[in-house]
Amino acid sequence: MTEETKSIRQMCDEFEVTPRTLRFYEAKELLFPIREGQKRLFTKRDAARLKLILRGKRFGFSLEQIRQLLDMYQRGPQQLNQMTKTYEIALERLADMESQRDELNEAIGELKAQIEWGEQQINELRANGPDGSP
Amino acid sequence: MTEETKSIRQMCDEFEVTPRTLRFYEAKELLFPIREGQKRLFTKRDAARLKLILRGKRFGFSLEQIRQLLDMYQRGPQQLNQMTKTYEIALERLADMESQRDELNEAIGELKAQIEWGEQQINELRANGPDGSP
DNA sequence: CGACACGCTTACGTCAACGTAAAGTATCAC
DNA sequence: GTGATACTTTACGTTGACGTAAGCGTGTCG
Repeated sequence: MTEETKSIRQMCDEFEVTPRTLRFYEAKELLFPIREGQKRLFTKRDAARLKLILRGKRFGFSLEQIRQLLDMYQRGPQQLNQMTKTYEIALERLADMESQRDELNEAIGELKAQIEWGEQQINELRANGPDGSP
Repeated sequence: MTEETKSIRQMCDEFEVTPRTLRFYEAKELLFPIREGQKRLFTKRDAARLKLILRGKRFGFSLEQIRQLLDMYQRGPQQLNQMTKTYEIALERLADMESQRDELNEAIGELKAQIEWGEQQINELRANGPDGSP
């Protein structure tokens, strides 16, 4: 029967992370597995959060930033104050991301040029003979 | 007279780095300032390298990777092997950066949606009265 | 019964890229 | 000569995101 929860090992296999990582994320309050005795049981909610965490990491967010973003998703309409604050964080982050993207695009362009130069050099070396004779 | 070398302070001011950073880069063999007694004198070559280092950092290269890339520039046409290897590193890095950019764009879209949702929530909260009455 | 697999906690180790503090030297201004 | 300034070296500290090892509990297979 398809249980509603997963063991730590199942999670690790599914998301390609180590147990240490999952425990670490729990300690950092990114995940909240329930306990059956000692053992952790990860719910679908945990799985969903982990997915977002891993994506966030690929974007270059710190775990702390990710935690804040996750709060935005999860915390129902409770504190207008909290929410507005979090909203602002998200806006800032968005600006960061956009400028980061622009920089990245610029960098990609430069790197491409650089690589082409490298190709030139390599080709010239090849043309002049691999023995190094001019 | 325009000297050919710069003091560590001049370099720091020009590139907005700390002395510690320059000494660190020297220790890592990224820079090779000459010595006048105790003091470091940075040549134009050092300045050029530092510029490339800082750009490399923006690209997300590690210092070690940057060192290898710098070798590509500097080590005249000597080792085709080395060069080809470095070239491959750059290509990989480019692929990384491009996929990162794509993911980033996707994430930006999602985050925007999320933010709009947040605005909705906030507005509803405001409409229902800031005193928390439904 | 013993061995092994799986999980847990506690806690020290690691790596990159510097920061920071302590202590010494050399030069210039007064 | 005495600060003040600018530079040096040596060496330990920091941060983030885990790795890794030690030691213990529980279950289960043969």
